Amino acid sequence: MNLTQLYKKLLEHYKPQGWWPINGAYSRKLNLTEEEKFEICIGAILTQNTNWSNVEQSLKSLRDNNSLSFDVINDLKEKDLAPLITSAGFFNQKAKTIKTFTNFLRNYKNISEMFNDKEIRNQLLSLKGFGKETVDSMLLYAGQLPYFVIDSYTRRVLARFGLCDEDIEYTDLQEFIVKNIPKEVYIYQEFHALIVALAKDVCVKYPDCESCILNKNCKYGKSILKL
DNA sequence: GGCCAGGTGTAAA
DNA sequence: TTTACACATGGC
Repeated sequence: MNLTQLYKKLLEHYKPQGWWPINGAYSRKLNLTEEEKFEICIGAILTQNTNWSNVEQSLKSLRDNNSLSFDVINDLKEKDLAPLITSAGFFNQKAKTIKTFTNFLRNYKNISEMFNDKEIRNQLLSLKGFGKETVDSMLLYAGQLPYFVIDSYTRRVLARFGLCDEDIEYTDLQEFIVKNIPKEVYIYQEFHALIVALAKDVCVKYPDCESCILNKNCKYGKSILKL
């Protein structure tokens, strides 16, 4: 069982996931508009340590208040932005991070130009509130650039399949994955989403799985994929 | 009521 | 370098 085999099994079983959700719908788009890229970036910040349904509520709140755009958020005060995103949790912190993002965006003509910056990953990582997962999510799903996203699910799932240690460093796991699957944006996007799909599926189907998604003794994931 | 969710920054050992 | 903790809402 190597990474490519796991990817193919997941794709066969769960079908393409079409991340990132745009306007609440899961659909893969090849040509994203500036507005859609912006929404994905905001979603990447909002989803920090929070489940997606809470993020969707905040995105809806922003949309309902006609505030899901660079121009509006750029003019909003942090204290006026926070109430619009409460349901995502950590709203004060995230309001600050979102304002940091729009301030940073002023350095560019638009988001597409920002993603053309060869140093964009390091630039974003230098901003407060922007860790590796948030930045790579923006680069992969909004920028459509080949940066593999590592999250807690990725570590846990790959560890259960014996492909890495549970406590592996972000950079080390990213390097391992990138070395072992084709360097294609589509595959990076799908593989990451499929890993999350497996974790959630197992958790829902087998709630007796010690309440921990793919806990150490979980054999359900492997049985679902007939491995 | 308790646990967890597609993390990050900071401080102290 | 590792560990602990603050940040906070919503679903089950």
